[in-house]
Amino acid sequence: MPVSIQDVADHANVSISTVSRVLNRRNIVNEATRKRVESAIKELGYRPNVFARGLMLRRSHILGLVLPDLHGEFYSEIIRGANARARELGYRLMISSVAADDDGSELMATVADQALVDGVAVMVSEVDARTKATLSDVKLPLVVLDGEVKGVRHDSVVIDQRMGVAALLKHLIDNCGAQRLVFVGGQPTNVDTIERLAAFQEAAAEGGVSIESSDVFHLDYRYDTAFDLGQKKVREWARRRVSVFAANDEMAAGIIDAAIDAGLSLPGELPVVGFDDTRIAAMTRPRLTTVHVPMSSMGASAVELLCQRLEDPTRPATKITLQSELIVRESCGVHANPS
Amino acid sequence: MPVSIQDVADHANVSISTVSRVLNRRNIVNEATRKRVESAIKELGYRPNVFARGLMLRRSHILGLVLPDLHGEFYSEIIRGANARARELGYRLMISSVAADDDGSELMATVADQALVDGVAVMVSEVDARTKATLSDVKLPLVVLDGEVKGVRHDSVVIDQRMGVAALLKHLIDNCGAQRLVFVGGQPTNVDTIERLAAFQEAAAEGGVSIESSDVFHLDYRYDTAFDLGQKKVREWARRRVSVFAANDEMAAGIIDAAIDAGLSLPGELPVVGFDDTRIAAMTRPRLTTVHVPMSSMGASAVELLCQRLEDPTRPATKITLQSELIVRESCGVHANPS
DNA sequence: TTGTATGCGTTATCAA
DNA sequence: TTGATAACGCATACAA
Repeated sequence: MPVSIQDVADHANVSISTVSRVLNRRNIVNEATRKRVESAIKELGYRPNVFARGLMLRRSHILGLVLPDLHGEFYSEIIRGANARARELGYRLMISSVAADDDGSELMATVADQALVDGVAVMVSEVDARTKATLSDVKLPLVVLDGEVKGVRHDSVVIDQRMGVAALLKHLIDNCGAQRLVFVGGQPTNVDTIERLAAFQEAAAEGGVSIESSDVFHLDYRYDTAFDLGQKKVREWARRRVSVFAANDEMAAGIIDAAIDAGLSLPGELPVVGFDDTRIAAMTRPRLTTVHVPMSSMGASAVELLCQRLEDPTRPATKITLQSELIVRESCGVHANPS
Repeated sequence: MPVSIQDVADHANVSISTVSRVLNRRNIVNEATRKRVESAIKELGYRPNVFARGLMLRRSHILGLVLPDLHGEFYSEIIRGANARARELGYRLMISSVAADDDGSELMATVADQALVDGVAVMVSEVDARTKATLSDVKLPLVVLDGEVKGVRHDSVVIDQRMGVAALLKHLIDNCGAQRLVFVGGQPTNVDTIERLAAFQEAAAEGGVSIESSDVFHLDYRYDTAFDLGQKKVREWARRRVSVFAANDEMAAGIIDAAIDAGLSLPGELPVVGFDDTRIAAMTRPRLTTVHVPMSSMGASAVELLCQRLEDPTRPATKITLQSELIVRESCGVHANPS
């Protein structure tokens, strides 16, 4: 049933080498025979066997993308961006997600099992010893998304969260007059949380605002838990005139809704800002002031790095830094664009 | 660099066939030699070459998943469900998304190119002649997600939207006293819109409510456009005491926000219900009454169908119907669960 | 129970 | 410009 290169050769009265040449290095074959071969190919509906070809070329033109079990939009946007760029570059994407609370073995299995991909992009949400061990075992071109694993050779694409956080806090402090700040993030081991919290504390200090450790909360990036926290805290926060920095939009939305349910007037009584600039940011009332993170670009850049490394395996490790950007809406209390 | 079956054989002082047997039909090989081979495998870190194996077995254990460029959560949930089930069954997933406004050629390219997958699941958002032509060209096991393409042999997984819509309208009419209804959907060619609109009209008729054609709106499933429409219409709708049925949660959220911005009191002055039960449904105020669609189950079921067909290529075309379920929250005006 | 030999569909090398 | 032939790494029929 499957038509092979031999069938095409027979049909065009040439040898398989000629067919192969038509397929790959079309220039060095006679015009007339090339046409004959081409029409034979079309007539028979021939498609080269991927396995045989992969066996020879040691290239599958497939890239692996391993993501943690992420909150919605982040996940799909990264895939979307990676997918689009991969196709442009002639590659395909194989995707696996691994549970966030993975003990490392799942990551291991996923990555190790990728015997057929030409390279793999991995997004890590927690960098522990096990992750590191797994990743250092990877023999293929490796791109780490949104993080770096010291001691492991890999390219990486990271977000410059510091800039975004700094711009956000500067706006909050300088333009909105924030005096006290609350941080609501993910678990302390989460790489994004670590970075955003560090940037947050640094920027707060720079703005002359000190953060009490009791004003740092570690949740799980979800609306519900943030809503629950909000129900307990918003009145106190409003009384103390704090501004809330949530490490993603969904938690910011949860806090906003809790505040509104509690009868607070927003943003006046409780400024709340988010992070990521997902679609949710435009759906809250007041709309979220947040930091835009170029999610689909992350996916696209990862694919690009992988492809570049495939073309030149010897080049030095490369890091692409993507900028994040302050988006001022209403939830911070001041619409005006910061200068 | 890459270690082959021959290396393992040498290392264990056996022939490659013995190694192969250990790998595949472990039972027919001597206990002692098996152990020797296994330790050689581990020691050398041997992994079978996927291409060579695929060349022999004509199986890649890779499944293709082709999705339209969907609104966020739907997309990621389907992938998540498919991915999880695929792994359980020993398969991997290759994902491509094709633009919703595709002229068919992109779909064609994606599917035709899938020479290396064992089967492919395709979600179609529009069924036109071109799509049909493309799909009927597919030689591999094919599962159509959320639709059926007549004249093409394929398995399918569909959502019983009729039941959900019927339950929703019954609740709206019987329990909430809806007298007039407005439908806000996607484009008239969209398969979901077609089905949801048909079910909507049918259920409305059954409940004794007639729908004027000027009360049927075709948007694009997005928050923004629904918000824009809402800005123009909510006052009129409130005046006429209509209830709004939006074909997804995001549009429902847009209309709700427009209504609230217009100073309406919800759900009292304008009941609005959604569809899908995405996370957004719990984030609106009032919270959305909606119909739950089992998104991740769709992905999982598609994978299952594909695997079953691979095991038994001759079995008759199978359709899995997933139930949708009414979720009553606040936006319809009546909290009570329908009996 | 194990080993030998063949073929899977390509690309690459070399000769014609 | 073309064709014969040897890999590529594996599974398997057949021989031992």
